[in-house]
Amino acid sequence: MFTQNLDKINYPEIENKILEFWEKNKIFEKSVSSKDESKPFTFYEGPPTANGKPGIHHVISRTLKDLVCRYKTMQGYKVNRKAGWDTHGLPVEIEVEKSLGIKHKSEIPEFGVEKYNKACRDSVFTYKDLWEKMTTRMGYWIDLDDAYITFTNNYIESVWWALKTLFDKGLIYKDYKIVPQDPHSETVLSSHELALGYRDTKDPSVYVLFKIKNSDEYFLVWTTTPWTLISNVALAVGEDIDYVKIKTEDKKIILAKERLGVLKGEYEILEEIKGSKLKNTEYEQLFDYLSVDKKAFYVLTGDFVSTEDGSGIVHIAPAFGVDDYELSKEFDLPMLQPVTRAGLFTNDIKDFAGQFVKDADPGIINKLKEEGKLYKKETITHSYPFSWRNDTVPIIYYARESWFIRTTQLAKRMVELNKTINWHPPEVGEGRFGNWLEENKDWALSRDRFWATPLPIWVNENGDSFAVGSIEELKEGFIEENGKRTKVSELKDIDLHKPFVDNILFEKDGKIFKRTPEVIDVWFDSGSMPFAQYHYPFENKELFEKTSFPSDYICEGVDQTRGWFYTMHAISTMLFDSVAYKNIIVNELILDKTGMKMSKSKGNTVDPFMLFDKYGADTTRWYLTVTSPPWRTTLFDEDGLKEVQRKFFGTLLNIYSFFALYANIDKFNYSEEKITFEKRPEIDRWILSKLGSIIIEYNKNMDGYNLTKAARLVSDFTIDQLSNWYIRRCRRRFWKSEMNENKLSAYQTLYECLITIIKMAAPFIPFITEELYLNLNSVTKKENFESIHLSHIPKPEYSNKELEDKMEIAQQVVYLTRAMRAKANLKVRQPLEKIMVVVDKSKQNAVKQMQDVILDEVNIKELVLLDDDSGIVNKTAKPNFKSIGPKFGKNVKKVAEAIRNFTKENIDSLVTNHNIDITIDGKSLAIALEDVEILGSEIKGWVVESTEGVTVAIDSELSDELIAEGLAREFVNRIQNMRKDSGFNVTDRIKIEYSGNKKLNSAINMFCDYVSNETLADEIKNVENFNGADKTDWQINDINCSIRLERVKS
RNA sequence: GGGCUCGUAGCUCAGCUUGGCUGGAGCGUUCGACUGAUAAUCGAAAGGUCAUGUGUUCGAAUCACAUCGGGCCCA
Repeated sequence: MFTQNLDKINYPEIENKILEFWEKNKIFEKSVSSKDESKPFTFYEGPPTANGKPGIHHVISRTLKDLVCRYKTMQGYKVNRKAGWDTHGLPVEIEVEKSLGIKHKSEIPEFGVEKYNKACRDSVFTYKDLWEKMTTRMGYWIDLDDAYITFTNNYIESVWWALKTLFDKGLIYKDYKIVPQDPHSETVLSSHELALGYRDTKDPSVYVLFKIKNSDEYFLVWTTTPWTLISNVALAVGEDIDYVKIKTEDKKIILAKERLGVLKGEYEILEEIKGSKLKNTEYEQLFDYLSVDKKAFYVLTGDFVSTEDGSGIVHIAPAFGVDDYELSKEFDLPMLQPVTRAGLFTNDIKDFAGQFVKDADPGIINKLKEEGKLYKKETITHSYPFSWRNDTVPIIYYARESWFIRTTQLAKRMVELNKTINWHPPEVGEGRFGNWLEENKDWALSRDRFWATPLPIWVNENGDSFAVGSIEELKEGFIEENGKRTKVSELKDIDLHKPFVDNILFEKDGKIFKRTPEVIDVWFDSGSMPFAQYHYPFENKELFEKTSFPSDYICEGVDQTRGWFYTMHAISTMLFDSVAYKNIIVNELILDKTGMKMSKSKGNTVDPFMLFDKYGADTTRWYLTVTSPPWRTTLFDEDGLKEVQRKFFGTLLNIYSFFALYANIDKFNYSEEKITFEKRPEIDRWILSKLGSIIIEYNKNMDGYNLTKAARLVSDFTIDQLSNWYIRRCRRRFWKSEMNENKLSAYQTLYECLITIIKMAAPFIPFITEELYLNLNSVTKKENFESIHLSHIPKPEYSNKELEDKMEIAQQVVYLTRAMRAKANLKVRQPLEKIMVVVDKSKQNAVKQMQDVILDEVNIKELVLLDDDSGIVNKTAKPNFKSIGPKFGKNVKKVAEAIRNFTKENIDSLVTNHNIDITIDGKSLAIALEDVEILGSEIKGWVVESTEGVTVAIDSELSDELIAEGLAREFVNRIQNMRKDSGFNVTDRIKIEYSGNKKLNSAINMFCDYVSNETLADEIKNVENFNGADKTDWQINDINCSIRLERVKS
């Protein structure tokens, strides 16, 4: 027996049952182990940080990851899926600092780095349980037991190997860099953290006069950071920018011509000067707190100078600006850095010593004013970064020494390789990612923090250095305690973290090497996962080289573009000269219903667990993939979940229930031979052919990662074709008559459709499809698979395009007829005599052959196919713009008008002669047959309805017999309602007693056989009264009637 | 400030690659119908300056440019 009443399903309940089933029978494990090694599909899991809670945006990327892997599995690929956890880095440290009450970085060494890092390690998996719960509950199949974890020695060792390889290739170097840093914690901020802190703020906007040496002229210079003026060493102008020398009441000033608007008061232009001419002009140092040891205080040119704001002359302070620093390297400028890491002026700056630089701004401005160097002072509101941990602390750009990877050296190759990656959508790969690669900057690798992979570089006092690439090499080092050396190889516990590795020394050629204290950017960890997850090259050499690199598929949010997508690409290019991934889906954000970003502070986040409990994981998964392509932002709306659930899931389950109901009655279990397709009725062949076409389209879309289209395809087919056409058309076959080949064919066909649909849907909605599959297959035992996810996506078995086209035409005719009925107020239960159809020649055969389907569907006796040559069809001509456009150019409108006005004679002549001449503006133009579309769109004397070359008219004349038949149908309808209401079984036979007027009585008599057949009535009796027995009163059209049913004991 | 992207019915989205006549679906609304799948289903109607402007073209939702607005990324 097929399980029934599934339509009253409780989705979450079923899902939990299926989860148990998978768990108990190790279905996931089998879905991998049962597949052949020689057909791998490689997938990489981007590691999440487990010390943040999972949210709805994680559900979407995990759905996309899962469904592609499931699809490939169902195509016979072996899809290894190793989970992973990102466990290092600042986010972890910050959480720990909070819980330990640490306010400043400087407190950490006092607290003890070892203790601190232990706390980090312990906190990493704060939400691991929640993550695993979500992963499992949503049906994301990934191997959580064998996850890679970035803080393990194995993982770090692989990362060290990579770093050493790069170091030995000369790709790692140490240099100064201007970095944004939080002066409070003295921490360098990652770009991500920096982005968090931007907000509008008011800053001074000052115009300062720099006096040219041995002259009475001044440069006008603009800045919003007056405190950096103390460290000024040069000025920059644009090579091709036009400058002017102007005269105000008391001074001669030089500034960009386009920036004259910033001047106050009257002025007179004395001279125009190209930027290049100003080059090398020397000026007097603005403040004399500091002295320089190199050539300084002169004008340079820089391509970053613009005339969009300020004066077109930029002041250069190499320690505090990226452009400034670059320029200082180019021109060998001195660097003045009278500021501590905490952002305080050093003692050299006697007026402001110990003052926070931003707080010193007013004092500096005042001093400028006193010395007559201030031209004007305004306040500007602009966007400036603040510490995201404390939004009153402004970020200071500051020169610090860091380690870099020379990615610029490989930039070209990265761009080349990127072109071979299949990006979905392509614009992220070309645009956002491509541009990023084009503008590649060397990767700032080091961080002055604690909980991360230590940079494995050892340096001696001369600055010589080498990299350590394995634990084996590390064992050559030693630690020194109380003057006693112990080789690392003799130590029991090796931990590749601070502070352990910091204590390890090496001696080479009599020189002692000490580890450089920095750790590395966590992004290098995650970017190393292709090899580090397998502890390559120390283990799994073959696995990695043969089957696990590069990956066929990855999928993450768009925020990973410059994160994981980049680091993985860069590392793979540098180490292996290869891409790391061949196909990638980039999913966009999920916004709330109103298009706002979801955030805790706004309280508009959606808890995935709530959705799973309320609607089920399938519904959530389906909703997220079907509503919009994943690379479009999705506006999340809970009502949308209800809709897809009702629409697609409801229909699917209804189809199943319908099937189960009758299959059980007929004891259908598909044990008999499969009926060959040629022997099946036309409608069966039609739906099977349609199904085959859908499979082909589905595969095409899935293989091209157009997942949304594939899902919509399955859904549309299920609802429109299978449910609303095939089943509705075939309902009778399932309950009428005893078992015969026709009925069997219906069962087989429906079964085949059902099983195929759920297989196509299985990657998307793994639970409900599993439930249906198990229910179906446990009865028929057609397949030996324990689970739908171990089965295969079927191949198309039958194709008949002609039949598909014919049915489409029939459907068109039916839809038109129904529309006409609605207009004429003639319900479908009222039979009609005649329908007239006009179609063009190519479709006539189709209509003829589909006549029975059409007539049955619209409840009409006769279909008359009108030839459009017949006298009563009017022909109209429509211009074919595609053809006449290029041909007639400007005259097209007039030509079109002429064509529309063609008479029947014109058209006939055109058809016979294949062309016709018309006259436009006195000129004769030849119209060819292909310029015109000829339609039969009117039937003389009838109201018609038409679309795309199909025109339909109905004969609304009602004879007495038609009315009687209509009444009989109405009567049957009431009986069926009563059967249902009384809870009779669909197979129960009944006795009918009714009362009504003469008209009804005679109608029922006339259609007695029909009525008893339809309602399974053994007896139909007209009675005067019911003698108090239960009866139901009805109104049929205008006739009052009462009916009583009685079940006949068999 | 720069890059990418989106803007089509009250709502969620197709259509845009490859320009062609009257721009489509679903939901919602209103009206009607169906009924041996029934808390399901079907049909019709109303509802659109295709964000705005300019251009290219015989012809633009579609191509180009600009503007406005939303989003993301970066500064």
